[in-house]
Amino acid sequence: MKQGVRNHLLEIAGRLFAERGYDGVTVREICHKAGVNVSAVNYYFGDKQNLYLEAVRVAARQRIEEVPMITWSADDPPAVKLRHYIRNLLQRVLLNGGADWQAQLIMSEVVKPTRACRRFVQEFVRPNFEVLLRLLRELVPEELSETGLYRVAFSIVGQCVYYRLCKGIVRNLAGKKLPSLVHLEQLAQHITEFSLAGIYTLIQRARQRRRRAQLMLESAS
Amino acid sequence: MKQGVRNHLLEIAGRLFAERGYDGVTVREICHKAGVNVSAVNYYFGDKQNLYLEAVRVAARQRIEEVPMITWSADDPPAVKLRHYIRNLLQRVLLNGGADWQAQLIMSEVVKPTRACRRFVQEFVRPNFEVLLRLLRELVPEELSETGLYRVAFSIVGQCVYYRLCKGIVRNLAGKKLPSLVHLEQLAQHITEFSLAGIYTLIQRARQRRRRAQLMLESAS
DNA sequence: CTAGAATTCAAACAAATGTTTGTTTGAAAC
DNA sequence: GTTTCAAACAAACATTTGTTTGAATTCTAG
Repeated sequence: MKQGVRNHLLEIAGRLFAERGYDGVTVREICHKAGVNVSAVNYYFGDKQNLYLEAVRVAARQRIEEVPMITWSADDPPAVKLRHYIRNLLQRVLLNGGADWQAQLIMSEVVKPTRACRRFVQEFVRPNFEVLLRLLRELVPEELSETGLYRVAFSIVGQCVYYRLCKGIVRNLAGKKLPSLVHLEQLAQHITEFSLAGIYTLIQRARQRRRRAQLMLESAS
Repeated sequence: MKQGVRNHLLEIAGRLFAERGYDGVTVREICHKAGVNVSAVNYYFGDKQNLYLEAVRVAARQRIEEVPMITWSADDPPAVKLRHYIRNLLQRVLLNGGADWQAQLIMSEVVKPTRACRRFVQEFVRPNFEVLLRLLRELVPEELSETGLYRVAFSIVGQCVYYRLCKGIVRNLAGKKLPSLVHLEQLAQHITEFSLAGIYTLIQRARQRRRRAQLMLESAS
């Protein structure tokens, strides 16, 4: 049971794939860096494709294990739930204890899905998104259209994943301010406040529209 | 002056590079699809690397030409300027008349910069970001820290680029709602309202904090 | 201790890939 | 009419790359 090599291979391959993409890495380099023979890839994974797929799987699994989905008590106010959700998402995408490649690899698949693991990634992302939708529905009782709700959800997710997806640009633009900028708690706090404010005004707008429409209707009848 | 071949090569190569990345495309395929001889790449561009770099350059230039930086009159209220800025950014990233590959190619470079055109991309992104910063400073007179300002800026940009970067996921999650979701004007309107609300509450928070701090100071002295 | 399974290894293979070469073509310049 | 030159092409070159093979080595269970 020397699965040590298999795991080591997954780790090294994951790092490299995350850094340079599937085609940017050769089996030879992976094996060399892992200190094993080239044929180890074939022995343990069959071929390169499968090694890649397995690496993504491992990355996702570890990411979920390390930052499990939040479980809130039913009587938490929705606003609190939202803060938890946002911090959770931020943790998953940008707080990675030494294993930066995991989030990176998953994100690469989200941005440009490989045929090999398209379905897998969707099954990884969709549940999280639906939790967010249900949560927002609590915050926004029926005043907002379904489309509006989705836009809000995407606004929130967009703010969070930006720091990961555009890490390079963020680092460059932020300069010395970077460390304080990406401080997890503060960032979560900012995005939550920012988004809650947006949500509340959207509710108000929707209420106004509805009231106005009702007035029109009444005056017409 | 048969620069037709050169341009055609750039167009085809750009499409393919955007779709499958630098290493995912071979010179042979590019030339085959362009209907020219393999050595044309060497003849016109020296090597593959340079062809790629040139393709990115062209993409950026065309993108800028097609959607030039907004010029607003100095006495426009900042909130209006912000809406213009957001619509402009959205147009650049997701409204591309038949040339989807241009925005795609640039975004790939933003997300995972190639050594070849790292500096170039920064010079493409930074000016836009600085326009946004100046604009936000008008909206948020000194109550907000520099770090806070950057966070707001990233929140806005994040919301916009999300629809491009995670296009695949958005399409999948949105389902039939996609067309109405990514309607340019409505989307710009949403992000503007959403962000303005966030900004206003942040200002209030900052004001409250400052007032409280001042009170503490006065009562202490 | 030992037979058999599991693992590792060096070498080799065929296909693919970026690049180069030598030549041809067709029209412009002299 | 001769020379010049950019443009295009087929063929070939030297590597690289994913994969396979078959023997050597290590492990493990009886």
